Formats: sequence, structure tokens, C-alpha cells
Amino acid sequence: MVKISSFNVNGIRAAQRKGFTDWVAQTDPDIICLQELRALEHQVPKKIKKLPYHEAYHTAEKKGYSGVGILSKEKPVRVEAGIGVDWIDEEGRVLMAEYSDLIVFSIYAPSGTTGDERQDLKMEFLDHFLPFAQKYLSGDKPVVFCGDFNICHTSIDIHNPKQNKNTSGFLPEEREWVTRLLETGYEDVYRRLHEGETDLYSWWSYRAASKDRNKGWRIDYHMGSPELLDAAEDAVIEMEWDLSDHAPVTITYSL
Amino acid sequence: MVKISSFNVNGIRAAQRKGFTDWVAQTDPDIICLQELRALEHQVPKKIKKLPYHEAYHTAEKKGYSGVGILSKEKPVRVEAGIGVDWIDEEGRVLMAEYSDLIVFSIYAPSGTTGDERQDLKMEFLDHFLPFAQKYLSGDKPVVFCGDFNICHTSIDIHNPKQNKNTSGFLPEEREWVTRLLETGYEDVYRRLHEGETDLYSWWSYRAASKDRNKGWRIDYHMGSPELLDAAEDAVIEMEWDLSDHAPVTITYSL
DNA sequence: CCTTCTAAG
DNA sequence: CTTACAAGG
Repeated sequence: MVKISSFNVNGIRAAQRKGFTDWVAQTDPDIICLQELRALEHQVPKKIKKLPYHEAYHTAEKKGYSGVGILSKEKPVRVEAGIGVDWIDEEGRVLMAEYSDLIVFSIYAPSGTTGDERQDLKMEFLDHFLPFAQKYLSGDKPVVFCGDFNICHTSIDIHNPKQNKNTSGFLPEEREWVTRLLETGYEDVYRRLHEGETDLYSWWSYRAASKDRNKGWRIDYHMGSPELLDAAEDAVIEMEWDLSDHAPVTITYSL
Repeated sequence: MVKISSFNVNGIRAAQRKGFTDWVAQTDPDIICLQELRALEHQVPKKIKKLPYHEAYHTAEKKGYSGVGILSKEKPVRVEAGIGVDWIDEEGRVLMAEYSDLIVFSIYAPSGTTGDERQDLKMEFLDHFLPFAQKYLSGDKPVVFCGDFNICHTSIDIHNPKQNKNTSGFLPEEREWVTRLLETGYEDVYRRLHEGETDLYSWWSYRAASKDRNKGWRIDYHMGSPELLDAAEDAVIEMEWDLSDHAPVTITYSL
């Protein structure tokens, strides 16, 4: 059994102030894919560095910005940072850890909410991502891309689809991109274990008490190779924790 | 009876979050001299604007920086901002309110702790201040300069005089400046009511739990004309409130 | 609304 | 250590 959590912490230091390590102790994942660390490696809180986990980080060059990490009980046999595109790799958005029988990625897609320029770069990231992800499907280990893709796929993944049809994160071209990722062979594991279920979100705006009213978006995914869908036994969004504006998405795989 | 408080709030918005208006309600001063508002007038919290006090402000041009104010139950007959020196007046450091039988100033002297350039400007401020203050002694109303002068006068005004003899705020030239202000005829009213008493401070560094250990500096004063010393009945530093790194210095005058 | 950064104290 | 700002989300 391998329990994997994907968690956009919105600042690992802020999350730790709110009890990140309490969450780790209670959920006890085998692998934790972190996004939006907003810290350099030396700024990661000591309590996290002292956890009984191996650590790998890919931080942004810009201080306090972006950054991904993977914590795991098992030591990875190989770690790789980046996707091979300079501007993306300078932003710390892609990190891979390979284990004896599994490959895990932590992914943080750019947000496009701050304007056209960033939206264009988000689409550029997505365009690079598709062939990058595809090549791992022909490998001999199951692979899962965990992370914040900053896209809701379908109408049931967002609380107000009509109002947001022109909002970055729910644009037709973004939603189609998720469809294409699924068509290449990846599975949205959480959704496949909760087909048709509504009101399941992984992010809530800090404004307007959105989480209290469950007015959220599902933008954090486990995009797994088919073997992993077969292995998936339990998939939960841990919205009882208030460590971030995102909730951890935790899936247990019988591997 | 006129109760006057001098209070460096270290950000009026932060102070209000910690209960500034509760302090006003409990202490119930007639006049409140505020320093380090760190806000423009429209940013002053609504709860403060709604107090049964007349308000006068002299804010810095730079957002979130410096700024002084005077709140009073009685409406001033005249309010004057500044000292007539451009750079000082742009920083919002001097404000006068004249009442029927009293003139009150709120003063915030520059800090010199950030380097030589600011220390030089602090001394320049002090040099302008002396003749400015002197001319109010020949007027026909008692006058008090309340505020944060950013100087400890004597060894008993600071918890560690030896270590700080080369520190801005306790430099010989600064301490001599206070002596000169007293020689021109002003009285350090709080000290005159607590002659020789030790461990009386008005500011504690936020670092190293200084306030818990009462490792402080007395840098906030009522510098009053002689009639006010005669009228002073009770002088307290209200260190039981934790609204700022400074405590209010509150003196009751029989006027 | 929240988390960073930096400047200022 | 704390308050502001500004950028980013």
C-alpha cells in the first residue's frame, strides 16, 4: 500500500505555522507532493526537515515564489528537477522522484489569473507538459503526476460553471487540454473513484468565506497511468484541515 | 483636570487590532498625542474615527510611514502641522493643537538606528526643534511637547547604559540635547514626578522578550512648560497594555 | 483574503 | 520581532 498526498501548501512556512506536521503525523502519507512552497530550501521549517521523510525540492529562483517538493518515506532511486524549458525550470514547477516500482511527479502549473501574459505562459507550460507526460506512459513503471494544474476539468469540478466560463482556470481551451491529457492515457484518479459526485473541490478562495460555504474549484489532481487507477483503493480530499487555501488530495494505491 | 496621554502606537491599524479603543475607553484621556500612525488619514480605523474625540493628523507623504495625530474631547481653537522644514514636514513629525488654556504638541523625532544618514537627519531635526520649542515658552498659555523623542536622557532611563553608550538614542550628543531642552525651561514632567526611580521605561524591543524582562528605554516624554509641572498630579506609564512596542505615558494636570 | 518580499523601526 | 508596502495568487 502506498498512500500519496498532493498538497498545494500556499507557503510551506505559513502551513507549518498552522500545523503542517500535525497533518503529516495524522494522515501519515508514504509520499507527499508539495506545491507552492514559496520558500528556498534553507527556509523550509526545521520541524519539516526533521520528519522521517526523504526530501527533494525544486525551488524557484525568485524568493518567496512557487517551488515544488516531494517528501517520501522511501528514498528515491532518482530525482529529476525541471522539464527542460528555462523559464519553467527557473520557476520551480516540475519535480520527479523515481522509486523501485513507481514514478511520482509534483507539478505546479502557472496561474493565469494575473493577466494575459501569464495566461499565455500557462498555455505554453501546458503545451510543453503534454509530450513530456506522454513519454512516461511507455516506461516500465507506473507514473503519477500529482499537483495543482490550475484547471477545473468539467462543470461538476467548479461551484459556479456559468459565471466562470471566461475565467482563467475554467476556459474552454484549458478544459480541453485536460481532456487531451486523459486521451493520451492518463487517468484523473480522484474523479474515477468519485464519478459524477458533486461538490468535491480542492481549492477555495480566501475571500468571502468560500470554504465555509464550499464554493470551491477542483484543480489539484493525481493524473496516473492506467495501472495506478487499477491500484487506487481510496481517494479523499482532506478539507477538514485548514493549512492552506488548497486541501490535500490523498489516494491510497495497492502497490 | 486634564488627562493627557502620549502614545507611539507603532501603526494605528495594528494597535486597533490589539484593542486601542479599549484602552481609550478605560484610560479616558482628555487629549491623546499619537505618534507613528503608519497610516494615511483615510486608513485610520473606523472605530477610532467614531470615538467622541476631535481628530487632527499630520501624516507622512510616504505610505505606511511615521505620522502624528492629536485626539481631544475639546475642539482645538487652532491646529498647526509641521515645523517649517520641508523634509521634516513631509515625514509628519510635528503637530500642534491649541485649546482655550493649553497648547499641546505631538512629536515624533526621527530614529537614527538605521544608519549614519538618518542619524544626521535626527540631529538636524533636534537642532530645528530647540529654537522652535523655545519660542512657545514666551507665550501666554502653558505648552507641552508630548512624544517619542527617540532619546534616553540619563543612565536610569535605560536598562543597560554601559552597553548602549555608542547606540543611537543614548549617544552623548543626544543626551546633552535633552539637557539643553530642559535648560531652556522645559520640564521632563514624568521624571520630575518620579525623581530617581529606576526601571521606568516606555519602550521595549520586540526582540528577546524585552518587555517581559522589563529591559526597556524611556524615550517618550511630556516636555512641559513650568506651569504644567506645577499642575501635574499623577504620571503613569501604562505598561499593562500591549498595543505597541511603546506604552502610553499618561499625566493628569490640574488645569 | 493571504503569503511572501522589502524597508523601516 | 513587528509594521507597513507591493507583487503574486
